[in-house]
Amino acid sequence: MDAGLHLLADQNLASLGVREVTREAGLSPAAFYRHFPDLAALGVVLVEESLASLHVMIRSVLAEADGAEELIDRAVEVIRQHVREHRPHVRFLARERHGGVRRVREAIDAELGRFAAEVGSALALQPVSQGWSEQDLRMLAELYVDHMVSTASAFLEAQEEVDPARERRIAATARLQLRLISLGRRHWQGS
Amino acid sequence: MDAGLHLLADQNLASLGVREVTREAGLSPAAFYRHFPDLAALGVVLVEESLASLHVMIRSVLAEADGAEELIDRAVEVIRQHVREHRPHVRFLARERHGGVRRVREAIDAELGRFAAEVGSALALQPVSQGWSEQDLRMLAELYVDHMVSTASAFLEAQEEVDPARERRIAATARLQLRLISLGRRHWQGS
DNA sequence: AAGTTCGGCAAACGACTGTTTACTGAATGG
DNA sequence: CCATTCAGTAAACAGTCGTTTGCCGAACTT
Repeated sequence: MDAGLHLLADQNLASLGVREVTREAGLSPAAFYRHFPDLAALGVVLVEESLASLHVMIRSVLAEADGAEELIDRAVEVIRQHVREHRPHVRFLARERHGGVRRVREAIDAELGRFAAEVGSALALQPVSQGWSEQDLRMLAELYVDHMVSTASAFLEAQEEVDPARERRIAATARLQLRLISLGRRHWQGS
Repeated sequence: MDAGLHLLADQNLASLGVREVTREAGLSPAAFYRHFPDLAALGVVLVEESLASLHVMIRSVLAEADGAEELIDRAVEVIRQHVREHRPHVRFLARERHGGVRRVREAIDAELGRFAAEVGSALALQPVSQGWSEQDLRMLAELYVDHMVSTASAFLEAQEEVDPARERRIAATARLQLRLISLGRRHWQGS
C-alpha cells in the first residue's frame, strides 16, 4: 500500500499497474493477488486510510471553540498542517474523487457525505444555530466541507513546489471566505 | 478529439492510450502523430475547448441582473443546463483538474484563475461592492468560482444515472448556499 | 508432531503498448 | 503543370501488461 501511495504521487489509480506496484514494493507480481483481487480494491482501502485521519482532524478543530474568529484561524491552520503531514493521502483523495475508477469515487463520496453529517451535528450544538432547520444545517455543513476540500486542494498545489508566499495567500483567502460565510450565518433568517 | 473525449468518459487522461484513441477514431496509430506530439497535448487542447463555453456561460448569467434572488436562481439553472449539455467536457475538467498530467492540470488552473478574475470585475460593477478592496473582491470571486465548480461536480454525478430528485436537491442546496453567501456579502465590513 | 494456512516465488500465456519508418494518394499553390 | 505539403497507411520494434499456475518454506493450530 505504501508503494502504491508513493506511485500515485504523479499518476492516477486507473493508470497504475499491478506489476508497477509490486516492483516498487520489491515483490513478485503474483504476491499482489494474495492481498487484493484488484487495484480498485487497493484504492478503496487507501480511501479508508486517508479519511480516518480526517475525522480526527475535524474533532480537533471543533473541540476548542473560543470565539468564531479564533476558530476560523484554527481551522485553516489545521487544514494546512494536515495537508502538509498527509500530503500523499490528500493528493490521492483529490485526484480520485473525480477519477476514473467508479468504486473508489463512490467510496470517497460516501465518506465525504458522512463527514458532512458529522460537521452538521457539530454545528447544531453551537448557539448560533438556534432555530435552524435540519435542511439549512445540512446545507451549511456541505458548504463548509466543500470549502475545506477546495482549500486543501489549493494548499496541496502550493506545497508541491515549496512556495510559502502562495501558501500564506491561500490561508488568508480561506480565512476571509470563512468570515464571510459566518457573517451570512449570523444574519440567516431560515429558508 | 471527439474519440478521445468519448473515451475519457470512464477513464482518465493518464491511462488513455494512443492506440486506443486512434482505434476509436477509426485511424491508424501513426495518424495520431500527424496532429499531436503527445496525449498530453491533446489534453491541453481539450481544456481550451472545454473552457471556451464556460466564459460564454458566465456572461449569460451576469448579463441580466434583476435582483439578487433572481440572479441566484438563474445562475444555478445555467450551471445545471451547462453540465447537461456539455457533460463530456465538464467531466473531463473535473477529472483532470487534479489528475496525473501536470501540463493539463496547470492549463486548467490558469484558465480557472482567469475565470475568477473575470467574475471579480463583474462583481465590482455591482452596487453591493462599493467600498470593497481589491483583495476582498478577489476572495469573493474565488469563493463563487469554487462554489460553481463544486455544484457542477455534484450535478455531474447526479446526471450520470438519471436521478431528477437528487438533481433538484442539489439545485436547492446550491441556491441556499448562494443566498447565505450574498447575505454575508451585504453585511461585510471589509477586512 | 502433524496439518493447515499464509505469504512469497519463478515462469509462462497471449495480448496490448508507444513510436518510428518508408510509402502513398490527394489537395494545394505558384 | 510541377512541386510540395498534408493526412493517411501497414509493418515492425522491443517492451510491458494482467493473470494463472505450480511450487515452497515458515508460521500458526491443534
